[in-house]
Amino acid sequence: MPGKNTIETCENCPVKWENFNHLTQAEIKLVNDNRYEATFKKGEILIKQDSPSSNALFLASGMAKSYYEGINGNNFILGILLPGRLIMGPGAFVNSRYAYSVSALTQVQACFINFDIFRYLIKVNGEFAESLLQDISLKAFRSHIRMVNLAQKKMAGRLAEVVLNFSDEIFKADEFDIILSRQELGEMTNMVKESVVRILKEFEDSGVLSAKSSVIKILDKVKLRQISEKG
Amino acid sequence: MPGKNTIETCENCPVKWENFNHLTQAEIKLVNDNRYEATFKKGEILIKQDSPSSNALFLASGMAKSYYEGINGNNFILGILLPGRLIMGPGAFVNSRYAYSVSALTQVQACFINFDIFRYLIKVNGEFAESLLQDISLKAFRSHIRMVNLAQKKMAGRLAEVVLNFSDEIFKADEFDIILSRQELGEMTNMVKESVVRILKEFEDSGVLSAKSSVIKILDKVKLRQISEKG
DNA sequence: ATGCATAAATGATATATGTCAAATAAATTA
DNA sequence: TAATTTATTTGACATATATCATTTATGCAT
Repeated sequence: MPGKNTIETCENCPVKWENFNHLTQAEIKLVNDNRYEATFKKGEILIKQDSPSSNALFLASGMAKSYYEGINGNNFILGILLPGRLIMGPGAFVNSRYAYSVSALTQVQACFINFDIFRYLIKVNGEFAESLLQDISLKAFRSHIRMVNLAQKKMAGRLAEVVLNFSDEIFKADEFDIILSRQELGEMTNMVKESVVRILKEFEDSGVLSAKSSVIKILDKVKLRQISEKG
Repeated sequence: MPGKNTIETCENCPVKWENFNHLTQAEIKLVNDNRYEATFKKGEILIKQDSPSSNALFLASGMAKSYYEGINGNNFILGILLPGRLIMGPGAFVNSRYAYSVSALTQVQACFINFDIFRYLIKVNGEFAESLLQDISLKAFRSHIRMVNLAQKKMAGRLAEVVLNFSDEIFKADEFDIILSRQELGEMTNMVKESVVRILKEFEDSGVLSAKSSVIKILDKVKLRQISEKG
């Protein structure tokens, strides 16, 4: 199944990062000339935490998760990664180590682009620099909200929040295959898998959603939102 | 006590933000011409979450805390703010709202500088843009570590971590006045004030530190570090 | 299809942490 | 200084959540 390159050129890539629109023809050619595609099977690691970081990453197709490998092997899933979005941790500008790992949730086609290209573009193209700052700020903003939610909500609220996020941001649908295992849902919401199961069952019993194995169908979004917001 | 301006010019400000070193004379003059000083008493609010954001902030003297006002009035302290460091939330590049509040922990002298100046400097000065990206990345990196710590450590580990942080990063000493109340220490470590008291007592009983009201003296840093790392 | 590995579900129990009420201590104001 | 407020400490108890053991279901390879 791993295949040949799927993308001819960055310029008219169907999942082009929108910030590349700030680049000149020559600049985007530079990006294109310095990118490397690779294919990964489900479960394979694209980026390993703590290893020397030298590349930013884009998904051409498929889905991945970013996660932090924490205290005694306990993972903490930071987010779900989709095509069209820049994947570049703070390591690029901090300590040249990847701050988190990334692994494929499905078969994935990925483009790697060296940081040096980014650093060069930041210096020569103010519009691009600003758009990158916007991108990074948005990520910081979200992670900040997430931290508070994790800290202040109880289990049901946290899980409701994640389910809503899948519905609103990732699949844009009320019924979807949530790809993550119960274990992984726990790693996103900071609870053990048994608790995920129990709360999902509570949601089913109260008619908020149905969850047949990995297929989630939201039945009462208003209520789900209430649960998420009340904590 | 509120007084006159303490700072004549940014250029030789004793607590100048190091990234301003990337600016030209003309650019730093621009910053200087567009800054506004103000004095705040202990407890006063410098920045209010959700209000329209238009300024970055530096402390000329004193200490402040940044905090998120969360679910039913529950505060979550994000960090301790010191002179010489840029205080600019993601709101600047996201939604033009302050993402968090800032209030004075001591008497504080502050400089406000409009975002527009920053945005202009990013566009015209690539070195400055890159240094700002570094600054923001470092903050993201820290907040990211903090999130995982909060999620994966038990109370003792979380409190140990905060005490170490005060010792290593803020006061650079083993004995210091931790300025925060037990309530606030709880807001930093995500526990109730009663738990802070109990764990501090545990630390005292086991000879790790002494805590006479707000004066903390670390007696066994190795052990404290172990507690922090083991979780 | 059959068996094997992995994931999900369930129940009983243990533990961490929060809640509430009251007592003491410290800080502030009169 | 006394009076009053505010912060800290303590103990008894309630609750949320984790842990562990076991069963059931699901997916995958032969």
